[in-house]
Amino acid sequence: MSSRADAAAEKRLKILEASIHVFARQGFAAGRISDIADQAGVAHGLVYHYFDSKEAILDELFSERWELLVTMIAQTADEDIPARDKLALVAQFIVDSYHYGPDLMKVIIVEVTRAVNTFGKTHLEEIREAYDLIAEIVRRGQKAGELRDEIAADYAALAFYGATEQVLTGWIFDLMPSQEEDFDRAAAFIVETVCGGLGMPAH
Amino acid sequence: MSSRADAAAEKRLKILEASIHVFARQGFAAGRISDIADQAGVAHGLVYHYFDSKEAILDELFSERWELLVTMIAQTADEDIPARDKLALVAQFIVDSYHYGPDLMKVIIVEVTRAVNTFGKTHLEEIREAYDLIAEIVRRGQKAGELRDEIAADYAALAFYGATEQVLTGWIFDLMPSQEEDFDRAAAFIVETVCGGLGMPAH
Amino acid sequence: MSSRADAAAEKRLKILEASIHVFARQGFAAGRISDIADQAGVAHGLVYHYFDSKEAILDELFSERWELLVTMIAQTADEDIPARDKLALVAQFIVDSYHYGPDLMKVIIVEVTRAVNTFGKTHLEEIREAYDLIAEIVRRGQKAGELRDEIAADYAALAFYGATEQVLTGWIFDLMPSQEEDFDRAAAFIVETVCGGLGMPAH
Amino acid sequence: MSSRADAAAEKRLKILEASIHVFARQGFAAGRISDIADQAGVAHGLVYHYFDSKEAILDELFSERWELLVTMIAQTADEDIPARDKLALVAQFIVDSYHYGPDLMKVIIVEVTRAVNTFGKTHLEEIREAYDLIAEIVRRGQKAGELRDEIAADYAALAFYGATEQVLTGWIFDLMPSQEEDFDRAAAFIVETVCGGLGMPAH
DNA sequence: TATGAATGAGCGTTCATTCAT
DNA sequence: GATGAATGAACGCTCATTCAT
Repeated sequence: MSSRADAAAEKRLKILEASIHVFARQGFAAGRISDIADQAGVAHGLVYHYFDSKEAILDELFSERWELLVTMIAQTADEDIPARDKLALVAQFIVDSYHYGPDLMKVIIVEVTRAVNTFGKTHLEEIREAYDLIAEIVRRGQKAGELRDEIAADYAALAFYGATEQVLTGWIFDLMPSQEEDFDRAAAFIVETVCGGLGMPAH
Repeated sequence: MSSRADAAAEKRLKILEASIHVFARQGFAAGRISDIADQAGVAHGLVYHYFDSKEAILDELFSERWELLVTMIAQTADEDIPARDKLALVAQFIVDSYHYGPDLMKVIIVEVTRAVNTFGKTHLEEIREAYDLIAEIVRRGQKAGELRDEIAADYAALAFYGATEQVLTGWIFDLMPSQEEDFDRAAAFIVETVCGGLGMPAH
Repeated sequence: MSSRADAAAEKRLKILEASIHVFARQGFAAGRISDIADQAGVAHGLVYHYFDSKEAILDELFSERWELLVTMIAQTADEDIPARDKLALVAQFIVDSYHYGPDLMKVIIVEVTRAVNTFGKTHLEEIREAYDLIAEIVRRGQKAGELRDEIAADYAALAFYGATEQVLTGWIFDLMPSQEEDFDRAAAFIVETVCGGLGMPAH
Repeated sequence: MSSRADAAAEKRLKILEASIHVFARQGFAAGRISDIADQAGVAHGLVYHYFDSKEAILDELFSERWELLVTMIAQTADEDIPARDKLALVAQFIVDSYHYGPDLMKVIIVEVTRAVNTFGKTHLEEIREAYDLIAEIVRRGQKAGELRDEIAADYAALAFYGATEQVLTGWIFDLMPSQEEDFDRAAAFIVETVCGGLGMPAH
């Protein structure tokens, strides 16, 4: 009984994976449903059995992953560690997300996070939530006296997230080397760059 | 004699301005040539009298503006002022660019700078040039002992540019307030955030 | 099982037949895809399900038919009959082709065989093959002493084919009557005209 | 006074010559008015000062030349020489026409004489006139006992003209060599081929 | 579930022609 | 006469989506 259900779920997953690949390589606009179906090894009609539309696939791709990020940031924010360590964990999480699944992160960044006229608009609340949680980390760090409060927390959050995403963009555009060692150093660099400035200057 | 040439050049400009408006509001993909023509008050055929294709319009829009940025960064890099001031000038220039022409900057950021599968690829070298020049500013600052050299200059440049662009994105997405005062503070915040970390920590 | 495949193949044929009709009546350039679709009773999108482009339809129309002609000439060339009879068979085949499917032959002659700047160029090798085979028939006839060898075989082939095609053109242009009896006499006239000259003059 | 008129006439001629070149190389459909204007070294608007339309140019190109041919055939028909010599003169005239102006003859053959759906239809009467005159030559030859009358004169005319035009087509398609010597032999071959058959067989 | 034939809205682009200067 | 900016009809092609089987 469940073998059929399993087989079905498997196909659904295959379509999702194929979509990641196709959207990463061709972009959402140029990626055809038939490309996805080919890549997944199914008839293109079947895609519509599992998803309502091409957009719905991207929606699911984004939301599923982004929720992980939001959850992770929320949990990290609540931990009892210095703000700087929290940001380091967030940066590392994002870098790792790219490291272990560059195509999906590419799709999320290129097709959603920055697509103000299309999907960004749809997922604005989810995106905002992540920014807000990062700002919350900053705010708590400021309240705890760990971070300077001259800088508005929301600007700081934007800067932190922007710096991180731009490093990923550097890899995506192949403007920056992306060897193992680069993934290892990246998060540290980002935090060092941003937090050095956010951290209280020693006298 | 020149009245006809002037009138022609004027129409060309109108088309360019209409394109900025249309691409900013609808995005490049959804922005129709007929929308541009309507907005410019000309027949759609005229668009093809002045431009080879829809892509060529975006290309020109981007390149013309980006060249200004690159030139500005190059000149700034050569000035005899502290690295931190140089970065402040660059950030301010970008913020001002958005302030005085948000639609064009929106188009550049959303449709080119981050569009790895489409126009970003085409303009990669121009984009890289800007990053390289920023990295050069950082490198000179490090050599002069103004900036810490624990952080690789190219990462720092990426972080700086990313932070700046993300603030613009915040405005574009309407996630951040964009009153006069916000434009005034933004560049200072960005530099304060990023350079605090790059600057030598005081003992 | 095959009912669906059959229905599909049937539609494909309908499109092909509609194309013959449309191209014959309006010409290739003026024949619209939508005309073909209308004529075939399908949506115009379906045409692109079966064919890559408007050109591809004409290509298939031509090649399929022309191959029959080439095969026929080749077989005839190898038969053990007088050269004059071979040419008579070829002329008759061409005349019959027109008789039983004037639209397709019209398309082939008007849009391909004589279209040096467009399709003729594409199908030059196929066209040349037919001429060469006719020349081969002449050459063998000359070698066998059946035909005079004062006339170069390739000129003779060209003249023979040209005379034949021109008769078809006369019908196409409605410059010549095309009743049943005319189809019956045509091939004989052509061969009589051309071969009288090629045949050894009696002393 | 007439210098201005001369200059104007000169431009008109340049446009006509440019049209021959452009239509020969690109075909009528693909040959743009702007190509013609460029080639002639004038603004494309000027073309419409001298001609009503693109079609009108081709019309004039064809009619002017074709009239020469018709006049020549008519005169030849009336001469007091054997029918075979008349046909030889006609064939030679056509071959020479190509020899000394291949582009114009290419345009006439490819774009008019064989274009049943477009210009051929327009110039049908002119075309028919030429065929009729050739048929008249044959008819007189038959009446004079010089040519066999088993073959209907109109078929013979078509065959003769078709054979001749096909040789030109062979040159146009570059299927046949077109050196000086080939032009010298061609007409003789054609007449030898066709008239051998039309001429009374020797006993 | 699964297939792929069928649909049709939608848009970029071309280019002959016009006409103000 | 001459220019070339301006117009707009026209059409090939793409592809997301539907649905009969």
